[in-house]
Order: sequence, then C-alpha cells, then structure tokens
Amino acid sequence: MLELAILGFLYDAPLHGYELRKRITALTGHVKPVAESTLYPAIKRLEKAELLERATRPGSVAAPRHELTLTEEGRRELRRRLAEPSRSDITDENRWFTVLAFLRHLEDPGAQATVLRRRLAFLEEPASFFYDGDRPLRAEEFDDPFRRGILTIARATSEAELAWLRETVASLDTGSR
Amino acid sequence: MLELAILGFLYDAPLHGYELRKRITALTGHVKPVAESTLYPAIKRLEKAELLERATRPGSVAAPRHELTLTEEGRRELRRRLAEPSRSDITDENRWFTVLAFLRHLEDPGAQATVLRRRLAFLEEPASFFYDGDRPLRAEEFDDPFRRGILTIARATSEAELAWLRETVASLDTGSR
DNA sequence: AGAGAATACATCGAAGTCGAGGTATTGCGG
DNA sequence: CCGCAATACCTCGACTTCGATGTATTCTCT
Repeated sequence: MLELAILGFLYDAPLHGYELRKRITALTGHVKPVAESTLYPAIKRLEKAELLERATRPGSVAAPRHELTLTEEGRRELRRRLAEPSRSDITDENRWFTVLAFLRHLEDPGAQATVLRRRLAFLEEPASFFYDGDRPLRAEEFDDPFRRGILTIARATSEAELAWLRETVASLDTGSR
Repeated sequence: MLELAILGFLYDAPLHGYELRKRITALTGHVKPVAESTLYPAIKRLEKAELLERATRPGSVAAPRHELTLTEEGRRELRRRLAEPSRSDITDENRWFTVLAFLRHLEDPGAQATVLRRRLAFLEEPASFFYDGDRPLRAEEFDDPFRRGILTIARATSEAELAWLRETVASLDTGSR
C-alpha cells in the first residue's frame, strides 16, 4: 500500500521524501498514519529495485532534498500493480482507496473497468460478521446495539459504494465503445 | 486488534484456537484474513501475560484441543482496552469494528457512550483526501472519476455512521438517566 | 540573541505478521 | 483402501512497521 502510494504520487511529478510524506498523510494518514521510519526504508527498497532514482537538490528552505523520480521501469510497475491488484488491495479499504486514487494512470477504460468489477464482485459476495453456526445473523436479530451498528454501517457503506461502482463501470463501458 | 478479538470472543465462553480462528475470520476475515501463524503466537503471548489459561481436551473430531479460558486479569484487560481504546482503535475501521463488536462487555452505558463519542469526534474532524496546498478539494472539483468516487463513498459512509453514533449515544444517555 | 518550530533525512532495535511448511487424526467419497 | 478434506496445532525465516532518537539547517517570534 505504501509502495503503491509512493509510485502513484511520483507518477505525476518528481517529489522529495518529505513532500511525499505529506501527500500520503493527507490520503490515508487520518486513518493510519505513516511513520517516517516506514517511508524512508520504503523509498530505499524502491530505489534498490530500480523503480525510482534520486537526485540531490539544495533544499528550498532547509536541508538538501533528495528529489525522487520514477524510472521507466517504475512507471510500468505502477501500471502493473494497478491493473493486477492483489486480493488484499481489493478487500482492504485502505489499500482499495489507494488503488482508486491512482487508477486514472491506467489509461485504458476497459482495464479500469476490470479493476472496478473485481471490487464489485467482492462487495457482492454474501458476507456477514456474525454467524449462528453457518447461518449469517442479520442486524435485526441482535439485542446488542453495537453489533447491530456494525451491520447497519457496513450495509450503508456497501450500498453507497455499489451504486457508485455500477454507475462508473457503466459509464466506462459506454465511453470506450 | 487480533488480541482484542481473542479477548473479546473468550469473554463469552472458553474456545479452542481453531474455533477462535473461525470466529475472527467471520468478523474481519473477508477484509483482512488472519493467518494461523499470526493467531497461535498471539495466543501464546496472551498466555504468557497470564491473560488466559489453556486446558487440553480430547478433540471432538480429530486432534486434541487446547481450550482457552480468560483469567480474571484477562477479563479486566479486555474491559480496560475497550474503555480506553488507542488512537488507531478509533481511526482504523477494522480496529474500530472490533471494538464495537465487544463494546457490550463494558457494562456501564456511560463508559460505552464515552467510547462512541471519541469516534464521533474523530469523524467530525474535517479531513479530506486531497489538497491543493492547504485547501481541501471537494468531490465536484475532480475530473478524475475515481478520486471523486473516493470522496463520494467516504462521505456516504461517514454520514451513515454519524447518524448511527448520534442516535446510539442519545439512547445510551437517556437509558442511563 | 536565543528558543522553538518546521524542513529534511536517517538509523536502530523491538515487535508483529506472513507464507511455507510440518505433524497427526478422523471421516467421507470413489 | 486410497486420497483428500477437515480438524487441530505448531515452527521458522523473511519482511514490514513502529517508536525512539539523532543530525543539520533555516525561519519566526520574542
């Protein structure tokens, strides 16, 4: 997820680590903050894998910056990760939002629709949170207001997203015809 | 989150690891699966911390089971973790749902309402995903349908949850008066 | 002039998590 | 009776992540 976000933000324009961190914090930080000690090693991993290059520039304000630029290989890698997201990129909301944030970099509307359809399939799978044996329990069956809340919220979320997904998939399909 | 789920499920009744895994998988597994190699070490940690005890029972079907029971200290620890959730228990949806799933074990409605109010405060904080400098960008301002989707979905989710939270806090307040 | 915040990067050890693999038993279909 | 799925537990190494801490510079406020 972190690596995807780094590749995604750098796809548009070269940035230095500190700026990257601010953008990532805005994107997913209020839910799950990114520590600097996680970001810098991640940048190094990507550099080692030759997905990005760094150039030292005098800092505009303070210490010198390391301007990070994606290599051609790095650009291909982002498109690959967007076109073929892992299972958890689809199921985990944080990861999924990161995929969505950069999905426009996948230029083909058909490929974009394919990714949305995978999320759609996942959301359409019947899944509950609590079971009585094999039988999924519905919100109305709980005395517990908090468990009822979980199901209520999950249902509202999933309906909003399903509506958006269906609409967007349809418009990608007609747009590309 | 894992430890909270273990403590939560065992609070109701003693279970063995395999059964625990199935319940945790039902609760959060479709979003983020729990590997056995994560669960068993977690059980050992809790055992070492004397929050739970194990007793070997002949397996009903196959191998012998290790029946796990919370100690008095373990029960206190669950209540403590529910009453004083960490920042990320409040902000991270997976963790938050886990807190909600067991919040009924906090017997005092006032304490329950306090926890809900912390989530309420978090959701009421103004937070966007994308910024133009310091100015948060609204859904309508994007050409990108995917980023627009992120904001649309996040808004719907947050509104559904806010409504539920306000209603539930109110009923906890009147109920305890 | 000095304190403190912001910029900008980095290392280290501790901890948690995962995937792959291993052990052993029971029950069911072919 | 053989293989396979399900039950039930476990270990190992690789990797990621985090919190704490360190370095150095510049700007702002007092």
